[in-house]
Amino acid sequence: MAENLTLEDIGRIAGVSRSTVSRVINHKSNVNPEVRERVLAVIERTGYSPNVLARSLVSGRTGVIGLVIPSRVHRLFEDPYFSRLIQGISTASNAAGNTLSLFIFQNEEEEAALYPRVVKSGVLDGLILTATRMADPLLARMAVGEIPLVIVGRPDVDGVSYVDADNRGGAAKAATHLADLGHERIGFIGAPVNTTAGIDRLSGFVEGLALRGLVLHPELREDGDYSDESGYRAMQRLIPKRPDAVFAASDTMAAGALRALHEAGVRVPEDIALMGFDDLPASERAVPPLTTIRQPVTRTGARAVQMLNSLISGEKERPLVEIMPVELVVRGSCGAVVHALTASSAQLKPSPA
Amino acid sequence: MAENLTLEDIGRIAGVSRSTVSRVINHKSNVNPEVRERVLAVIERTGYSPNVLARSLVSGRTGVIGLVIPSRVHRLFEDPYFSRLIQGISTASNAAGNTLSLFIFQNEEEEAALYPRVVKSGVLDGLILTATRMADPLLARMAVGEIPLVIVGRPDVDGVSYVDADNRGGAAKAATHLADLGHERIGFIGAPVNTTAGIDRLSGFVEGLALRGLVLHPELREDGDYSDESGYRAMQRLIPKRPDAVFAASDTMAAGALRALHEAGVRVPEDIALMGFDDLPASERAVPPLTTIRQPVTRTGARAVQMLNSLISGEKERPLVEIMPVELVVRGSCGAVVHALTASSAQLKPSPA
DNA sequence: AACCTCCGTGGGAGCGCTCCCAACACTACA
DNA sequence: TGTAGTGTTGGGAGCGCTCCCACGGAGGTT
Repeated sequence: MAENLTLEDIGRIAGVSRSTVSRVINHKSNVNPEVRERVLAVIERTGYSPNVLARSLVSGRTGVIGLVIPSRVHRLFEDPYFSRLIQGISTASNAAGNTLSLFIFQNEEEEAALYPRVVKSGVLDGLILTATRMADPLLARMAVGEIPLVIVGRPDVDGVSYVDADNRGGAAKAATHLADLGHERIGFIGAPVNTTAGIDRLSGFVEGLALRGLVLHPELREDGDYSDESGYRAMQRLIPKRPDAVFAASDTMAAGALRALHEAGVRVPEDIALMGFDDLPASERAVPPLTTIRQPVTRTGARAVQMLNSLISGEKERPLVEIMPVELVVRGSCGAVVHALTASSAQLKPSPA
Repeated sequence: MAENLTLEDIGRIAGVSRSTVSRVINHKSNVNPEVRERVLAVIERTGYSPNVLARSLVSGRTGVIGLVIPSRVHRLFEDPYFSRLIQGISTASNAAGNTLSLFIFQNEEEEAALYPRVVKSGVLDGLILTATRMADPLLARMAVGEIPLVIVGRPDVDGVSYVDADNRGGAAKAATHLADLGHERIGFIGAPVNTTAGIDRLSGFVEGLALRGLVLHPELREDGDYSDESGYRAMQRLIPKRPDAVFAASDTMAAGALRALHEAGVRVPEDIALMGFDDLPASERAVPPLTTIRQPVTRTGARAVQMLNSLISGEKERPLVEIMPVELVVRGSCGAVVHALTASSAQLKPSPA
């Protein structure tokens, strides 16, 4: 019912001025408690809520943050990673009182249009950018500093704030885990090396192997593009080379690899061990359940929002950097003994110990 | 470099007034072509772009539309359906010049906060609501008509605009397809009946069976909640009842069902036929590839945006309704003969025909 | 030559808010 | 009694834009 009430209207009804109502709404201290109550009552009764636009026009803040997903992701969108990231960022935005605007682009023109349309026009307080690639023109365009910016995933330039998972550390964990299980011919299905995540997971993996005195044989290295299909094909090429273990740099690629293994009649983990990276929900349900490196996607998104807000409020100087810890999740696909009790196996016979 | 230019500034530089610059920007006709060129040149040179906030304040339009995903989805978010829907809506928004704001809620309080914070405050031109349930309080709150509204999925109340997939027709197609393949004991893994999609897929399925003189035996009906896990458990309960075919009301549940079948050593399609609904990307890669009903998720999202915009501009009277057609996609999981050649089976021996 | 019309243009008003300063009442101290 | 504080309040200005009305000059008509 209450259609277009203004501060002035509320003031008139409550018998005070526009200014006083404004003070009440913005929790300023210098208002007579009695008057405050009266105004609050009127606001409650009328269902008034302030016009955000007008407020933003004068304050210069809109409370809106943008999440940009570049065009190159659009094929990869089936990767649940992005669903989870979006969810984490959305939740954190709500909690922080921000409104989240989503920019998913189909092509470079749309990316180019973003800048004048929303960045320069003043609707956004800040921007979160994901899935940037090396020498990303989008990143170059955004990083000129007119607007606070946080990247999810390590960018290839300096001076920009970012949150990233510990890709190197995680890949190293995968390598040492596999090596400690006694594997020696360990293969690798990599992520694109025009992304820093691809580079970091490769170099971390090689470092991990080196810690155990192993090397990555060039013939055992295949590169994928994060897709299920690319993991499938990479594994098909790997099978004739007879690796005794394979680390796929993403769970989605590991799922494809598993498919190739099944089709070829190669048993997992008896004939070959398989590991992934990400810990997607589906990986737990794979047959056999996938051993993987879990990265805290939701928390990463939340952290990005926090960083962005501290940049916006100016309480922190840029650039901010944070590396989120990852964790080894041992399941059935690499043959390690698992002591966990799953829900369905809860009523086991007492152990022989 | 050009920081906070205003219309006034551009006017001063170009030697005209604020008003004239405004006319140029808004493509009004009554401007001297020569002057127009001069102004355009200044705008180009300075990199000016209008302050959207100020414009919205007076015009009453922001160009922002909201997409609301209620809290009950939050566990189901791994269902790629939502990724694709979001993508479709985002793409259509970009094309239409809208900015998309995303509201993913974790609980009812967040849902309740939406209304005063963004709907009443005037930032949104319109709203798209997904995954509503029966007697949804969120829908009730939004449908009071203060703001244009489009629902994705048939709502259980009248007078609201919506786009929906042809759930009844699709489920009926699944039933007749299975029946025409000679199956008679056809089981059903349903979606929640507190959603209209759940109801429509059930009733459509029953109707389809009836067309072939079959009925859905109560013992062959199990209900799931769209999750992989629920499909898995439903199928476990179904196996002892020995159906010769099962239709799962979503591909995600079908994937769970397939897992249960594999574990139980029941062969698909030799021992049992299985069908899904949605046609997710992963369904094509399932073993065996899943026969399913494809719904045009991306196009549905795009249509929702179009409908919303015609509601916003007032060119259409509400309520608008559109049912998107669905299509039977025959793959390997139901034993129908498939004549398609996949990439890997391209070099087959000539068929014995 | 006086009149009207029309086009292109400039500037006032106002969208709903916040910020700032002045005004007011009232108390406290000299 | 005068002066300086203190707490509370009201109203002007202005954020950058669009809308509307008025104004001046060119062109046409009587």
